[in-house]
Amino acid sequence: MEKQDLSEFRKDQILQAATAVFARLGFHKARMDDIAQEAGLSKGAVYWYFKSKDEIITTILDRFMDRELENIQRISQGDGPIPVRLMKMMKTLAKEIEEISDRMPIIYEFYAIAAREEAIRKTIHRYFGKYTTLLQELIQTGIERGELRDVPPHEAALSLVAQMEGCKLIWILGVFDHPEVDLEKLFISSMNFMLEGLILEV
Amino acid sequence: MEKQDLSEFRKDQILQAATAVFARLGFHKARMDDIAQEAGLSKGAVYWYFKSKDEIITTILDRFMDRELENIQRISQGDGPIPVRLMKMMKTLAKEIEEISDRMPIIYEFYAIAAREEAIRKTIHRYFGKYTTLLQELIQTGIERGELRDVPPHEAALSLVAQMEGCKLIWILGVFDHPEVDLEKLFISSMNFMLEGLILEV
Amino acid sequence: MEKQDLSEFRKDQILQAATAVFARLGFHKARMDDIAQEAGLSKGAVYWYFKSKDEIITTILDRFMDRELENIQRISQGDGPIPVRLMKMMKTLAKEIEEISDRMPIIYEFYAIAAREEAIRKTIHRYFGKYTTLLQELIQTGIERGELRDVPPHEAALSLVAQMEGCKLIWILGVFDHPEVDLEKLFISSMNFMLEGLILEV
Amino acid sequence: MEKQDLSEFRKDQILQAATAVFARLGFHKARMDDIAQEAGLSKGAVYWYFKSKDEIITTILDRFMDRELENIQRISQGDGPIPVRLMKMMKTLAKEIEEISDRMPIIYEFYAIAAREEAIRKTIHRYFGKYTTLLQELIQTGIERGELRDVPPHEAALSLVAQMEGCKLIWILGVFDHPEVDLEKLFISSMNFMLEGLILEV
DNA sequence: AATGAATGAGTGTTCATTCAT
DNA sequence: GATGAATGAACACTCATTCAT
Repeated sequence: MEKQDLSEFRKDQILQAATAVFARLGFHKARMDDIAQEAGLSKGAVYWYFKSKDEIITTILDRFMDRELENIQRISQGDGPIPVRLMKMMKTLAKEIEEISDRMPIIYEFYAIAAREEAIRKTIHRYFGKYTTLLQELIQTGIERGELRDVPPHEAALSLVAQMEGCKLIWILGVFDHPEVDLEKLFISSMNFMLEGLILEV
Repeated sequence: MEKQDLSEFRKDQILQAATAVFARLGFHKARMDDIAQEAGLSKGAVYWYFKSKDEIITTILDRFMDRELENIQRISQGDGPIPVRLMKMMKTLAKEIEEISDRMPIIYEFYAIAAREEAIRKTIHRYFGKYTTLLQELIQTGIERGELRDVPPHEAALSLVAQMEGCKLIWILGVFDHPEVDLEKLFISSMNFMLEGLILEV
Repeated sequence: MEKQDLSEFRKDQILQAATAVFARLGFHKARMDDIAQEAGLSKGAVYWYFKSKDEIITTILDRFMDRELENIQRISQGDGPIPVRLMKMMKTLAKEIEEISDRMPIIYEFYAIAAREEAIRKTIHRYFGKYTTLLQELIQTGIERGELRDVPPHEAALSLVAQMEGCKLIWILGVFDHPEVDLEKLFISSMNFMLEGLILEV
Repeated sequence: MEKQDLSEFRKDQILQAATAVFARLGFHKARMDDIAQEAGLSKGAVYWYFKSKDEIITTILDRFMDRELENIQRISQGDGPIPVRLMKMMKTLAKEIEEISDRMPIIYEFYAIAAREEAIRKTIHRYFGKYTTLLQELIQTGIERGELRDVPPHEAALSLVAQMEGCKLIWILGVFDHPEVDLEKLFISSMNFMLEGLILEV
């Protein structure tokens, strides 16, 4: 393996191990020793590739957010009517999130830290910003195409982002005790309500 | 002051101080000394009233959730049409949340811990459970009164809870850079979308 | 009750409680709270009668040693032949020690501290000094009466003291696993050996 | 130095330092910092080799007892008449004990703890058990050879153990104020009395 | 590159002691 | 006399980080 490749390989190895340990123990209780052990490396090796525990955490967040954005970008492509595309997005997203469900809880550690850590906050803002912009464009298109009502696109996008974040939250917390409710159903029904409204049409 | 009263007073004093310190520094970085100092007491006094840092954290969550539930219960009372009442709820809730905005970030610490701590998780589940039930009843009523479409009440309630949690989340994270968007607007517009739908009526 | 009497009563009450707690937990692990609780008093009350934990410890040792010396003095009285009186002493002593067996282990805490604490050491020296003197006198008498060989009385006394202390030690430590061996037997057989010697008389 | 060797070397280094500190200050007053400093290491290094203060204490006792037993075993070898060999033992033992006199007081800390700590008690029992057995065998041999009276060997062994423990105790406590009395004299004269008896032969 | 021994600052918790009531 | 709330010094132990090899 090339030098560069090995370095990248090791970093991934460590990041993956760290993510697993963080998910299991939380940022604070997870020791560098735990991470090293999980990665099958020595503590010194971990420090060879990352300056500090914080750098590992920051890097995990960065990569996580990058991946999420790529996912959304990818699955928001398409050419059907906007409402249909939004519904499709929900389905795909749900599947992808469910696949990494065991690593999801650490996202709330990031949110918790965000209030105090500029770097973390920046990354999160960037993520939500792009996320919102993307949805806003979809909505704008939908309005222009006459597929959606003439709503303020930014507000609508924010509401959609909020809706999805909320769904993820209560799903991860395992809030609902109806086992038949999985994340996809939650996403779908939520999007349905958003699209069609609850109020009786007169 | 009576013995009992003093004890309650001190506990409140400590809890309030701890909440402030936790919001500022996070659970981990907050030292018992910080809490004691913020409360104007000695560390020993803090330990006279609470067995451990964990007990303080747990108690804060318990009381916080109790208060939130009381709030929601209170402001969900009323007798206008359900959609109107829901909109009113949003306004009142937004105001109340904005008042305690500085203490809100710690809620994500709780969510982060919930994955690992049974006790924390239980409290959070109880909170969301009651919250959902309450909204579900409102929706049920709305349907019966012919004010809302005939949607599955539980699913609708979950979506509403998710919507509101999501709004709180992105608001606390300071996600949107449009300063004119406050929590109330976010709540209101989200509820509007939920109620009326995005899709063009044919 | 008279003022003076109450004070003495309380002191005894505390000392007794402290002794029990110390025997159970050791000097260090025993907290003033434990002592107070065992005495059925408040911590403040304990401090009303004793300046400090150390004073309690010191006082316990003082009284313990006084009592032991009184015992020995009393049971060394008599008028039979010295060997007989020594054997009788062993029996009585054994009985008395067995009665307070649960409180005996703390004596080794005292011995352990003695190396570092002048006050404790003094008390212990005084105790052993009187103890030795008393035995020395008995032995002297025995020699003069022609009941014992013409041995150096001081050395013999020291050996007897050592013998008895050693018996107490291995008995308290529960060293021997022959359950039929109680302290009395140990004392008796030891004294027998001392008196008659192991070596075959030619 | 090999890895294994360094580890053993460090452990010895720490144990030796700890023993010195414990002898000076007692188990409780001795801080881990003191031990680290005495060993010329950092506190972290001490914890690298020992899990806890307790483990250090336990290990010290184990090694101490092992060494004592080896000593006794070694010096009980020989082929003269048993009484002579016993006297020789006393002399050698006295010399060896006097060499480590500064570390002896901690033995009473162990005895004090033994009442409460299973592990400590076990080690002490094992020590006294082997000690007694060894003496018992000597005595048995002595009886068979016609060098000692026909006494119950186990009882006699216990008495001898008690005698020696008692001598050590009063010597360590510095009980006697006759400076000409050293441990050897005490051992010798005690053994003499045991062997020859105090009572006048008729 | 990688190891793991070594460092030492940091902190939750305990508890003897004090003191207002 | 007695209470128990309050104090604060003390300490065992942890763990991120460093560095010699």
